[in-house]
Amino acid sequence: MIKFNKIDKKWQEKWEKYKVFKVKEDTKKKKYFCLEMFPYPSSTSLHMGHSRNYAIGDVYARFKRLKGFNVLYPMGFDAFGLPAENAAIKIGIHPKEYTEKSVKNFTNQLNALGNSYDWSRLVKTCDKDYYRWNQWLFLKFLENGLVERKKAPVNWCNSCGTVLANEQVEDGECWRCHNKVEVKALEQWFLKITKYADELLNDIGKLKGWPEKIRIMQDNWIGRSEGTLVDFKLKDSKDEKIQVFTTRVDTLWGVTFMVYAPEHPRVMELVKGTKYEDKVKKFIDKVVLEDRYSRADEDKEKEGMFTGRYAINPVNNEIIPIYIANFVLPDYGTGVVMAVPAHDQRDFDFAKKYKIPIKVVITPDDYELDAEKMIRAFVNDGKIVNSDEKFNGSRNREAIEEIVDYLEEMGYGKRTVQYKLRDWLISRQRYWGTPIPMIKCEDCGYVPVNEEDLPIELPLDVKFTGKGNPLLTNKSFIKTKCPKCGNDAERETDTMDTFFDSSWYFLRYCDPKNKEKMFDKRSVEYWMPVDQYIGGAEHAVLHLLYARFFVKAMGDMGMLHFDEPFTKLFTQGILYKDGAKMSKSKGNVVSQDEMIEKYGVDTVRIFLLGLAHPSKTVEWEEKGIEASYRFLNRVYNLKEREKSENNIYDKHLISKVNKLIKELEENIEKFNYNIALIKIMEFVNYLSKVKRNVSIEIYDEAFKKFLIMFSCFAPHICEELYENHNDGYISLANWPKCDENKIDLKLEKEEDFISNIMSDVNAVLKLVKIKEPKKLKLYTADNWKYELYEKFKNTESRDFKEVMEKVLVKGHEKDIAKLIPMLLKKGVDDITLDRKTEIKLLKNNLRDLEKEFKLKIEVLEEDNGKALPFKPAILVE
RNA sequence: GCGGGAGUGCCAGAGCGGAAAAUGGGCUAGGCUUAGGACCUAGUGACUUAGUGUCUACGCAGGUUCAAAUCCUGUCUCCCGCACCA
Repeated sequence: MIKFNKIDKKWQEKWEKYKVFKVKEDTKKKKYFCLEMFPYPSSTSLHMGHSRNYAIGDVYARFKRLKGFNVLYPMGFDAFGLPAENAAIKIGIHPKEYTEKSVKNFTNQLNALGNSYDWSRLVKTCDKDYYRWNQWLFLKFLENGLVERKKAPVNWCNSCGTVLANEQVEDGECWRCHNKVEVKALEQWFLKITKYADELLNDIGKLKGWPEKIRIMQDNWIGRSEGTLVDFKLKDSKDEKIQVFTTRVDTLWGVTFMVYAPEHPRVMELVKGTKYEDKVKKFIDKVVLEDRYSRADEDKEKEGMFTGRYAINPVNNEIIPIYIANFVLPDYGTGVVMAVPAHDQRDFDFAKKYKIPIKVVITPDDYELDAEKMIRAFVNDGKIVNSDEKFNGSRNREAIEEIVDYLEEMGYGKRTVQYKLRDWLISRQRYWGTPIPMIKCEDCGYVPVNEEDLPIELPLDVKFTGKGNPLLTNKSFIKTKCPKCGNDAERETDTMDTFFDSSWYFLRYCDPKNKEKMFDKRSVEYWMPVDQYIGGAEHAVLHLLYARFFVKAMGDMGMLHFDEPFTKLFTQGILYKDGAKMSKSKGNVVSQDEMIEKYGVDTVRIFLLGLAHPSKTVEWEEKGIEASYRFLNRVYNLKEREKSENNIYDKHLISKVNKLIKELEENIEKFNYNIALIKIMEFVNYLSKVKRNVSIEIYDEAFKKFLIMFSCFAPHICEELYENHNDGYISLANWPKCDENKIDLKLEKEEDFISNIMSDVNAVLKLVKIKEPKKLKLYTADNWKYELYEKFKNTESRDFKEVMEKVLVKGHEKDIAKLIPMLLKKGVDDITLDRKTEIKLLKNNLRDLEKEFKLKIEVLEEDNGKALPFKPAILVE
């Protein structure tokens, strides 16, 4: 067995030294942008899960390169983020240092994978040359009305005096001091992604190259629903109104109470000065502050309380009590709902608990609903009852439109569209991120930094105490002048969510070193959009939605010429071990380094890609890697040409190669790498089998073509084997052309046929071993089908007749093979067949059998003076 | 609850309307080898045998078809997203 490590190194060094994968715009060539989601660098070792992901992309990039595309395949690092900052707090290492180390570590490991990245285009989001464009873009968004400042809740740890990210909250407690986390409202920066809600939703239809699943997830995430805003009057007030959102106006007459989300700003106003004030306040504290983390739990008991106030239903003037309750979301709809206990399960549960009346307004066709006896809400469709005369008796679904028309006419409400999508909160009260380029002036309010002053560099001199935002510890950073009035002012210390960084990094790859601009428009026009994006499904909504939003917003600002960033998306499956996702925190990782050292990179790549379809979740099993290793050894040994004895398999081999080209093209294109590898293995098995029976030129040609194709999967070994016979890199070779005319299906079928004969002969010989020797003969000739048919069409045996019918009608050659032993059994001794080449096989095979069964088998080659076809016979005595 | 996907041999995993079912692995037997590894050959659903003979299979139950693992309906189990969205 050969150790491949030396070969791996040799080629990785060459690729790097001669910049083999460096690309530039070339209008003469068709471009292909193949992109993997860039990683967050960490100091740990890559594990096999990572290796699999990156191998998936590399195979694709290599494939497209061989196919003649100008392939942009870059790599970079999503280098800002919380873990670096946590490390600073925990072990006292500066985030910059931590990140640099991690980047170096990841770079080495990615290189060890042999991926064909154009490293000259490396992008790191923590470089000021990168994040200055975050800031610049932020200002552009601001100019275009896409930035907004408003209050939003944050996780707050009182003892640390700091804001916590969701990841820093463990079971509702602070990750450091384990104090109960509270919720606090802070003024923060938002991007108005909701402006694009409709466009983002509609254009999902354009994403034909995306997995259905991801598209559905985005669809649900945006969550458009059409409904109606209905105005209820607030009792005991001067014309104050309460607006609710509903999709079920057909149940409007069944409303028996109303519910506010506890944290709704208006709640306190409602109870102000009443005896309910204190109780309500307490309840709000309990629900909002303590239960924030269990609020999403559906099984949670519905809790609420009466506010002492009432509302008036506009359609029937009924007076209904107003409650607050934990099941109403403050940020969906208007934060208030009209409750129809008879026809909504949540409302029903709540009404039962607090003894609120239930009023049936929709009834099923086949029985009467009795509000007293109901044990759950009736949520199906039916007939309207107990409502306005105009609508009683109508089908509820069909009546909705009319009811809305009626409400609009009467001025009680209006049609509206709601989205679940929220504006994007980009403020982070953290250090390791892009400073938001705003200045707070006492007189002028928030003022944007002047463009010329960019970048606002993140200062390195800060203290990591774990309390508050570290940026607050650098006074000289904070202190500045107002760009508007020139007075003393303070810088914003919030930094940007790192999803901001990753929402446009693919654009920077097109022109990564540009100092003047975010990117050169022509470069982006050449390379974008990304043709194939590859990454994890966990980014289905956030990253993938934000990136789409950025592209649309930038397009509207005239910066881009396309409106969707990723034409095709591939989401890879997860690698499991011991039933859990491979991850450091679970302690079930298999290190990449270790495996590469033991078997070589190509082995690792082949093994990981051959396991199953790349989109599937698979369980890691080390056993199989040995097989991949053996396989590569076999490939390696194919370079030793043996003296060719004859060339009877030339035609076959040519046919096989062409078939392989076609199969690989189809399968790699569709990411069916596992199938492609199987085809490759079959071919290798075949090649080693017929090696001695093909002419050298044909063999070399076939092997070369094979190597080029196989280099997608095993680039190092293929480079090495290619080097002996060719100039240049196999990585830059041309994918062989498939000559369909050379694919000879008949030859293929014949091969099946031969192998069948062989097993038949085996079977016969087995029989012969036990029984008395019998004299048998097998002849070959060209028109076997008809000869056989002619010979047996008049026999009495039904078996023969049936099979022969089939043969002539459907051409099942296999049946002929099946026939032979039967014929032999019946004492037939001259069967004519049409192959010449199989004789070799038969001969070889028979030698073994001869030995095995101690039989004397003779193969007669009757030459007849002519060369071929000859008429051999098997003689078993 | 909603949405998506999957259930095939000892295992992983192909096939997705026409013969037990690719390819690996594992296992069995034989060859090669000082031995081990590697490599080569054959076998591997069950029952049998003189036999290419019989039976049974693609979660379970029905249906369409000359023909179904493959299409349809119902059902069970598992995985993965989202989730009190009015």
